[in-house]
Amino acid sequence: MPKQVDHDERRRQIGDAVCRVIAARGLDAVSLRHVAAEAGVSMGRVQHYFATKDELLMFAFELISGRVAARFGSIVADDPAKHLRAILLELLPLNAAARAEAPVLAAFLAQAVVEPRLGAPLRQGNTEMVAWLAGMITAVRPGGDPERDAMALLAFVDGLMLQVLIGQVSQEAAVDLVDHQLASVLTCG
Amino acid sequence: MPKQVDHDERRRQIGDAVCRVIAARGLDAVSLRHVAAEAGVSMGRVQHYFATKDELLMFAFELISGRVAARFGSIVADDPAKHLRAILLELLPLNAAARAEAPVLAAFLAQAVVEPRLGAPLRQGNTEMVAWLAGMITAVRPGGDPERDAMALLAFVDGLMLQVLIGQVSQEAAVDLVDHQLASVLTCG
DNA sequence: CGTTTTGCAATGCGAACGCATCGTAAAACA
DNA sequence: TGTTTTACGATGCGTTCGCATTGCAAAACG
Repeated sequence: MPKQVDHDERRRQIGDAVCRVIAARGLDAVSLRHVAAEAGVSMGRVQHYFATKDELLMFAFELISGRVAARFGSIVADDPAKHLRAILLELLPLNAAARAEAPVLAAFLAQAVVEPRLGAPLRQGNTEMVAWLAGMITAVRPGGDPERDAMALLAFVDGLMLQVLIGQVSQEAAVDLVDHQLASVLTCG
Repeated sequence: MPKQVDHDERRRQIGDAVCRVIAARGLDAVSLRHVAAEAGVSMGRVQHYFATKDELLMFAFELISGRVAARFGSIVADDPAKHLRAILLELLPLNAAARAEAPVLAAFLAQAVVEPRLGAPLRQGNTEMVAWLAGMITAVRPGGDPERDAMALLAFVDGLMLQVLIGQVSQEAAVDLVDHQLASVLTCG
């Protein structure tokens, strides 16, 4: 056998290349050859670690989903209101990590409209997110309809992410909008 | 010469087929052959009316953009508040026309993230929309920062459109969310 | 030390792609 | 009526695609 190799690490490297291709040129620019070139490896290697292109794309999807979840999990704040704000801001492309992930998320989100197989995991992630946000809203402002407010906030930041990505809204304006929206929800939602 | 033919009508028919393909299977499923098959015409015909695939896609983009704008323009209401609500609801896939157009809009929106040429017209449409909404917000509730509220509303309905499209939010829940968001903006925004 | 198994690189294949070219039926026009 | 021009249908070309196959160097294992 050849040198024992870290299988998961190799898959992650290739999955990273997929995400870079998606972020730069969109989902339909993903081909085995482009990904191999982006990763700086041979096409045979890509095929060795992923049986089909579909498996490759699904792995990339789970990869960035996991990363986004990890970024959320690593957010800490001393009070629930700041925590809530930090999470909402983390969904926007305001730092290097989020700016790299947001275009990929946007591409998969749009693909989910016509590919039901992406819908299920996306919906589950959103549902968890809503429950999570609703809990924090309740902590800040008990009563009302926290779940509805959470859904509204999620839709709002999702849309805002796209607006920022297409250059419609600047990063500073986005932060301002989030703060205002948050204040509106928490004070009179 | 053969029977004089309505050039624009033919282009519109083919553009319609493009939109149907996008709505059903996404932007990357658009090929000259698929579009020709969907339109029920020969591939030569498609090529006769569109020099390149790119021109075909751009035409389809302007076609649905124009239709969305036309739908907005045809909305009438007796008071500004209802008008505002009607416009926001018109952006969501709640009726047959909007349900057909929304997936296409979502696809182009995501493509705009990686294709700057789509960004410009999209941004202009959004900017007009924001000005329009801001005017109506002022009519309902003078003062405040109507432009900021308009941008927030637009981001909100854009995100909500996607959530409805991927089945995360039902149509009834979407209407409820819009009403609540609107009330929140107009009473304490 | 030889066998075996793993990790790949290279190559080939059929299908689908965008686009160019060519041929032609037919109607408007002289 | 003859000519010309328009609207195509048909076909072919070169490229790229996903995927299958083949071959082989190298290291773990007996």
